[in-house]
Amino acid sequence: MDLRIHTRESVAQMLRGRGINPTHQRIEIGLALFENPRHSSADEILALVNARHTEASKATVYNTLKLFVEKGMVRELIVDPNKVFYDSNTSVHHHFYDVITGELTDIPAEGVHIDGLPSLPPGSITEGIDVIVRIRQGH
Amino acid sequence: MDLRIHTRESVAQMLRGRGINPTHQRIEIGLALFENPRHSSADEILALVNARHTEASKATVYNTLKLFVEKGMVRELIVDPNKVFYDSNTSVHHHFYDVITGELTDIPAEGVHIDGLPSLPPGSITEGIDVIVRIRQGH
DNA sequence: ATTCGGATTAGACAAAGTCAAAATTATAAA
DNA sequence: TTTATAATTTTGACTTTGTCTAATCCGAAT
Ligand SMILES: [Mn+2]
Ligand SMILES: [Mn+2]
Ligand SMILES: [Zn+2]
Ligand SMILES: [Zn+2]
Repeated sequence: MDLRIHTRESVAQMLRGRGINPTHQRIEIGLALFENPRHSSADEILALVNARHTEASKATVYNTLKLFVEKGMVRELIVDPNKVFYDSNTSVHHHFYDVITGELTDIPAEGVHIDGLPSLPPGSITEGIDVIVRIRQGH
Repeated sequence: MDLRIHTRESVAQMLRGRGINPTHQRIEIGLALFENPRHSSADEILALVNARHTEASKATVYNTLKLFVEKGMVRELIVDPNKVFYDSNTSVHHHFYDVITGELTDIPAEGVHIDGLPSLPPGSITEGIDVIVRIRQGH
């Protein structure tokens, strides 16, 4: 079901579909996020986007990532104290997090059940549930 | 079971029990963490410790919190992109996180069951499992 | 008193991210 | 086409959180 998004035109359509004006910079940033999906930091995206020619400034990368998060195109992962990771996989899923290397690995949500959570504080609604399995190598 | 730690002497004993030399600064920082437990940032601890008289420098607060984490006296919570929170409750438990206010609320681990997690990547061991229920106020 | 290791400190520094104002680009009117 | 207007991007200064190093301080133990 997960059609590849790896051309500038498919990214542009995705943007239009979310009501985002598909500018050159936004398309390049979207492409960096979706052409080979992974968990990348803003700085990595910045470097990736500007690898060949300079395409977008730091401010634009940060602004655009924030916009993409707002519009539900990517998901923020708060797991490393030093930087935010952006997950181009927006389907519900969880993560292994190697606390030494910083590597993130997806855990599909299918099959994962969480039981016995208490009811929410009154008046509040759930934004989402993050499960992070912190792992490390060795004994 | 949860004996209050709220005197300088009880903090000193806790430090000795963990093989930490109980210096004046460490005792003050420990007291700030344990006398009324909550989820506080390094900056809040720094302010709290130096509220009456100046007791410890920024470097010492950061060094000491890191030491306390190493020795298992407090737990780091990575949940806010801007700062680390230190949890003086080291028993296994989870958290509600209000994404608007930044407020953290404990979820006792009793009764919470997590099912169907895949097996770990080969060669790795679990450091811990964090469940963060992101909430917000209103519809 | 001197020594020595551990602990603390000041302050410079680094990394991640934000912000405001200027400059650029796109869109629409005239 | 010119002109006006709105949207977007850029620059570079700035903030926040945290780290690092070298100097100092402290507390035993000689
Ligand atoms: Mn940081
Ligand atoms: Mn930050
Ligand atoms: Zn993921
Ligand atoms: Zn807690």
